[in-house]
Amino acid sequence: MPELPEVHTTVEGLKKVVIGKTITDVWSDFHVKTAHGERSNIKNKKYFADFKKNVIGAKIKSVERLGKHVVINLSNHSTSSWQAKNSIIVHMKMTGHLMYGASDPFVHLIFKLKGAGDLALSDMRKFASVCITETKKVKNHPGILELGPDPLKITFEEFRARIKSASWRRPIKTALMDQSVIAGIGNIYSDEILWVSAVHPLSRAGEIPDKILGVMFANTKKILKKSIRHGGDSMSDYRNAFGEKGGFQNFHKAYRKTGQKCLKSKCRGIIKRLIVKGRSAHFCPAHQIKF
DNA sequence: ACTAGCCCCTGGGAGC
DNA sequence: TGCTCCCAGGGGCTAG
Repeated sequence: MPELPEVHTTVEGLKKVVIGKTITDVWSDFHVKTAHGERSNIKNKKYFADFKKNVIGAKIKSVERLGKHVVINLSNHSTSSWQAKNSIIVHMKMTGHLMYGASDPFVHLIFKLKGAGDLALSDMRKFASVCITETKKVKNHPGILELGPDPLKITFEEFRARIKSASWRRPIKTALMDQSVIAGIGNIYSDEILWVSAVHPLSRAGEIPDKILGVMFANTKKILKKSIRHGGDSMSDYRNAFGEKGGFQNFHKAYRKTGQKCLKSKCRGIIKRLIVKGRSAHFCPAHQIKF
């Protein structure tokens, strides 16, 4: 599922091929029921009609990542210059991925680009959300306004303060996955970070010693960067901007390894699974310490 | 201030 | 082979 490394990989790929391209048409069959609070996206027919109007004729100026969101900044032609105006905000949720010049049976949104390939959104389970807003309002957009800082840019002091201030008693896995604490970590990376750091997912965030938090901080950056180097994680449906799989699924130590022997050297544990805040947590009860 | 539980969705795996 | 049932989960929401 697209978390920080996957969204990063997608954005870096898109940067190479879509910047400067003009959108000539948009197609979508993404008109399904929308969950509560998700009505303001292209799954709503009326919203899509407005979206289409705003997007056709615009030029892609830049692509960036904010947490797990892909932000595509557009510019519109004015008499004097190309000016940024609107931004498309995509959250790929579970099975979504943006692809350039590639397709698969689950494409539900296509941007036709002038003199170039199509930019398509594939999403088997249709959880993705696509919105448009004025570029200057992106930072205040629901879902982005609440985002905490980026774990790749944060300092240890900030990391420590945010993890501890979230809630004294809340499970560390919950804090790591809370996008308002730190933006970009989901189920795969929280499991992997905690396994490597030897911290039990149910440890109370406020009780983890600073020394251990320091280890977690270093491992967070290390693991996210390692996944980026391998093009993200394709255990599920993730594909990069060119429809290719990433490789980080080959390095999992805990995620979806329930019942398997712990891979830590000399550890004799068996990976267990439990539910934390409605998500499955995979961990080794033998070496991951509960604080 | 928090959590449990439900909702959106559908391919894939297990069991028969 | 093909049916049914269950599972995967990000995040928004409500109820407790």
